[in-house]
Amino acid sequence: MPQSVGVGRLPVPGGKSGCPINLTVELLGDRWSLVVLRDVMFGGYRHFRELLTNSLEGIASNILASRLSKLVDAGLLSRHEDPTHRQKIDYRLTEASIELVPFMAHLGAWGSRWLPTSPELSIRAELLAEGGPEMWQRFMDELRAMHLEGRPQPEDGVLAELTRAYERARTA
Amino acid sequence: MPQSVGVGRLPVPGGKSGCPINLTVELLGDRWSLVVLRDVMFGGYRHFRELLTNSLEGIASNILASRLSKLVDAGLLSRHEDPTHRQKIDYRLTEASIELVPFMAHLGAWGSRWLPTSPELSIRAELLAEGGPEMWQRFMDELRAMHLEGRPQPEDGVLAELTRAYERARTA
DNA sequence: TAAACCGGTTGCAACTTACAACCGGAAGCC
DNA sequence: GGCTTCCGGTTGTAAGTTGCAACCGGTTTA
Repeated sequence: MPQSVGVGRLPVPGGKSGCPINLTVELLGDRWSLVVLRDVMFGGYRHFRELLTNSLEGIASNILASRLSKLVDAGLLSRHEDPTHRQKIDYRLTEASIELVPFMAHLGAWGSRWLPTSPELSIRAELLAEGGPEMWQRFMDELRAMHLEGRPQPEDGVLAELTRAYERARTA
Repeated sequence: MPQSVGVGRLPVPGGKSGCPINLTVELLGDRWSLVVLRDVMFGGYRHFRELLTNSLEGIASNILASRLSKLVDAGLLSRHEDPTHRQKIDYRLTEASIELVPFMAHLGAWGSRWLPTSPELSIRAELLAEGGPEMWQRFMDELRAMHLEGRPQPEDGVLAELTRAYERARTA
């Protein structure tokens, strides 16, 4: 067990004020933290190189490294050894970051509604928004199975559905 | 009419990718934008000095000025003359920023759950989270009346309820 | 007519971001 | 064995952003 999360609170430094919005912004309010979490959550990427080379926005390697270690320190990602390669590190979501799913859904829904998004990249956000809290719960349970219990991604799950919709739109 | 929002999309520069999460992060993912919107939305502050001197986190005046003009340019705030003082500027929410309410609710709920928040500052977030989508809609309608139509704050509304709960906790 | 208030601006130091090149160790392949 | 590729990063450097404090000209108030 790499970190004790899921029970108490996250080990973050106390900020400028104890306001929940302010503290969350202090933790996640930068150019890359949420984008990295998005790629782990929706892209299924768990390794450094995977995140680096599949980054749509072209994150730099030093920024990725600093964000990963910050997110690990904060308890939003956990580091695990990968049995296939001694140097490979498996970054997994924690209960705290899995519970960001409804937040990500709203973020995506608002962005799709108000910002000049590209159609193929909006599809997952729109499906997730339409699915509502019931779908978010299913997705969170799926992420718990994959990231907390180490199970493989189910073929008939929410993630597979979102990915298929994205692939369909991308190749069209 | 200072800006045409509520119908189309926001006039923001195209970003590194058309992903809705990325574009939203590019727009709001910094240390202060959401905190300023929070103060306008929940604090009821609409003037520069008011936002500056009541800022819990102590925002600097140059940062506040740059954020306000960025939010106005992006269509998340609108500028209005104040009849009581020729130099006074009334910053109001737009339809786009009012629709951030569910997002703010999740943000606050997540922060209250996972971060070391102070009790009196968490109360509004917790009430808003408990209230659910029905309360968010009522709050958004209230904000529309106040910020889009210029009506006074209702005494029996969501905002008054949240503010009373906060004052009660603060003085306790 | 002096004091307080209005939305900012300016100058400067410290910190953060972005880009590109590079690193030592581990695995795969012949 | 020995070459190549892959692994998670680090380093150097330039450009941009943030934070702080002092200050500004115009407006309203007492």
